[in-house]
Amino acid sequence: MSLLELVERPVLEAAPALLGWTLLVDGVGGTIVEVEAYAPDDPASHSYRGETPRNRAMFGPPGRLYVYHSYGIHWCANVVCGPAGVGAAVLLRALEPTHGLEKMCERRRLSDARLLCAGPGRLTQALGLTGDHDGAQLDLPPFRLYPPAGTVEIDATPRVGITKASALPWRYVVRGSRWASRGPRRASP
DNA sequence: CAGTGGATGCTCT
DNA sequence: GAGCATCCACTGT
Repeated sequence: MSLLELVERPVLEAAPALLGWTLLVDGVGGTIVEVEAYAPDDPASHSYRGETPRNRAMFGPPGRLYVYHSYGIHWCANVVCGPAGVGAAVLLRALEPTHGLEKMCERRRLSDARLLCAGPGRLTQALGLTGDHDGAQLDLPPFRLYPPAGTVEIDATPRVGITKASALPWRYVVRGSRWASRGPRRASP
């Protein structure tokens, strides 16, 4: 299945299916190991109260990025998913770094690979993603996406850092991954 | 290791 | 003016 076919599916199906894909930005990145789904009629979603200038990309075509500025400091990146036009998206929370480690260490001013992409703010910093990428299409340069090599085992847990609808198990993690961010009910090392 | 609090600025009410 | 899909440094065991 192509990326575009995948993300056109309803977000609760698309989100776990994104695990195991390898995301590169200008050749730098890694394998997606942790995501969160933000669904239609989801009080925790930025789209919950309708379209605004900030969340406009969420209501556009699936397969694009929705990037927003968080806590005045960090960028967070989402993949817009289906059904089209309803404001559904998947927050990218962690990657296993595989390509361009040196570049990512330089951007993060960090040598510990474990923490390069373990968290939504860290991930965007390592990949060089900013508001300039809001609305960008993931099937065009500088992006490259490669499907998983094999079967991916997945754990579903509550989402991190939200106050509304915090019990819904819409955070998906590759089982046993040491590259996921810390968070509720993280799989034991 | 766990828990706490500050940084920092945009978005929407 | 309040709230925020975070990160890091620092504290105390």
